[in-house]
Amino acid sequence: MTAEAYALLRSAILRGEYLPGERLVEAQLCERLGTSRFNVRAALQDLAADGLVKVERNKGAHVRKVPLDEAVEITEVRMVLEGLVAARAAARVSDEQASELDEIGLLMRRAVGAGEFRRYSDLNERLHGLIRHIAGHRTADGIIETLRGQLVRHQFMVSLHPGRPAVSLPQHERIIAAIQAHDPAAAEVAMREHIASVITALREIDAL
Amino acid sequence: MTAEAYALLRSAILRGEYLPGERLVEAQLCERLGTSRFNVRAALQDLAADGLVKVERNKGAHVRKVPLDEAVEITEVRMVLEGLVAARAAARVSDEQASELDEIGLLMRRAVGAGEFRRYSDLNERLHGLIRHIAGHRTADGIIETLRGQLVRHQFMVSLHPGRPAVSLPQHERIIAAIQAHDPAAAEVAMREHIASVITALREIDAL
DNA sequence: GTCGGCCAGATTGTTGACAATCCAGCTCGA
DNA sequence: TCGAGCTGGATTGTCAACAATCTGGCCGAC
Repeated sequence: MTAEAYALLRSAILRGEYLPGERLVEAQLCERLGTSRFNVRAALQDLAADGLVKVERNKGAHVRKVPLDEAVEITEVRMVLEGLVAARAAARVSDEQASELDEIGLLMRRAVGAGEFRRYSDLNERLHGLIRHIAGHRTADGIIETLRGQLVRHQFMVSLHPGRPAVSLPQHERIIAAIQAHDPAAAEVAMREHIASVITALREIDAL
Repeated sequence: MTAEAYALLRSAILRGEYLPGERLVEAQLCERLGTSRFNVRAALQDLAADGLVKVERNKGAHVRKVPLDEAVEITEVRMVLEGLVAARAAARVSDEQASELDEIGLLMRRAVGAGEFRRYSDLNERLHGLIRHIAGHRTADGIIETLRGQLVRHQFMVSLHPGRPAVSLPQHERIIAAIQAHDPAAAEVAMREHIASVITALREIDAL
């Protein structure tokens, strides 16, 4: 029951039904989630550990607001972690996985060509997920997943940034090529360059 | 009160009063910590988020056991994160901080020369802490701190490994030099090499 | 003898009530 | 008018009792 409350509340926050800074009142959540305060509190505790909400003693919980500075920090951490993961994926990739990467690359080029940005964004997520799966680095994977949760809003803005695919598509292609070539160093560099450009995009979007 | 219980229990685990795998029974902890089950449970929840304790539903909590594979993964993550932090420290270090680094380097050489390994180990911690302070990267810092907690036992073994100072002292000197030279790339490389050698040491110790 | 099922004690999960705290709006005096 | 202090309602913090679940040992059938 408490895991259920956690999952419900988490997805509600991630899909934006509660805005950053919004207060999360336990009694209201009890009704919303159809459960007791005990479970609600446990869920809030867990979400605080994920960095999605902040609880202040005697003052309750609210959705955590991630300022630009911190979004950049988080993405810097993601940059080095995904670099590590990409390098390890290059060292471990199987032939079957290599062709799966090829397929995603192909679909990405098609999606960008057809202007299907939503589809491209999904493929982006799928590519990064597959690379993490190939790497099989559970520690890095868990941290990356946690950090991604904290950035849903910002990520969303980046993926809708006009001209973004033109920058990121060739980067994705380089990452795929390096992994297929079993070249860890090249894969790490390509991944880091890719995510470094996300940081640039974050800053540009915020300046608007 | 709950924060107090958390702090007490955390330090008890870190100083090895509870061994990996040992069961943590709520009622016993209530006596040990002089508080109610409510607070004990909250503390266990928080420690689980830190990765120090694992709680299984209806089966209670025990001190988490970190196998070698995972210790290596954790140290790999630390390698790239501390690399990031070292690079940033090189970009931001002030003159005053640079001379503080110098002082630590000097004390380290003295400690190794005098065979004071415990003192060297403390200085090691102080050096890494100062570099993180100079970098001012709160996101990376928090993650590194969490990971360090999970490895206390392994770290301890590494620092007592004979011949370890002979390997790590010159590495520390290179890190200090690169930061003082305001050379982020060199600082990152030096830090990564240093922590890569910790991974080697971890594996050697486990093979005994 | 041993294997499966079952029982009792131990342990954790959950609840509802109560205590402590915070906060917004009000009162009142200067 | 303005600010200090107060008060009542809303919200969170804590507890102790009860329910659910697990664990290890016992018993009987084979």
